[in-house]
Amino acid sequence: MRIATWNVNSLRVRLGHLLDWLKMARPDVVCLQEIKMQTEDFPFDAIGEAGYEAAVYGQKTYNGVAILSKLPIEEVVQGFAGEEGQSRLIEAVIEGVHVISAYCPNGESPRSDKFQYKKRFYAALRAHLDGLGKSSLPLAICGDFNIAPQAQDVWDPKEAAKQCGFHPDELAWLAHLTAWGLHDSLRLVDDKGGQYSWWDYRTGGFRKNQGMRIDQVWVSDGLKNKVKKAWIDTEPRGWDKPSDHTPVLAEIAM
DNA sequence: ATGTCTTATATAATAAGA
Repeated sequence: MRIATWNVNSLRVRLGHLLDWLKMARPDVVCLQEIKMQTEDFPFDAIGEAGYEAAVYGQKTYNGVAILSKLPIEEVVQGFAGEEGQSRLIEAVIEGVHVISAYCPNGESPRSDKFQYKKRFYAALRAHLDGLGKSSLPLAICGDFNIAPQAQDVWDPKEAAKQCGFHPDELAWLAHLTAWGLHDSLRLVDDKGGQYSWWDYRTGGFRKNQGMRIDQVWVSDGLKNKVKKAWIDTEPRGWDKPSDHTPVLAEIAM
């Protein structure tokens, strides 16, 4: 199963990119974040013509997540206890694998109230996994975590540690989440640093490759030994009018 | 501090979120 995650930063604007990319990359499952539309506005027809079912949890203006799949989607659950009114999580079962698309809060700055929301969200996400069971469960949680796991995942770790995305507090929240029994799929197969999934529009970060690896595919203990490949596809970030994020993929033996 | 992009309101600029 080839599983991908992509924060598209508005599906209305990025539908063309998504359809082009689905043809090129041929993922079986795609977790989307920041679709920024209500569920009823989701382009079910275009996605269906591309060969994918869709489970969607939208919201007006902000946030919004979805799971696309070539394989049948079962047991869809929209949302969880930690969202506080924002559409940030959808889960489903596909070929016996529990798949979660998550859009974790940005946090704005360590002094912001939104930073405390991010903390609560992470604690609730861990509690949610505990509620699902033990990490022997075959599970992949994919999305924009808005935290880079390691210093090698950040172009300027010293500066980033003072802001959102690589702050020491955030690393502790992420560590607590993944202590449930999650593994960063890229790091199971590749220890190379300097690989990013997001580059800031404002600083022209992509041209300078000044980015952060804040999007990940995490797999449970139950899937750890089945990860055959994991990579970041930087190509769509170079297209005209791109999302600020690029797709991240993992190949899981079934 | 700045840079850019997206959405909403509203029909031109601004504000908010990222």
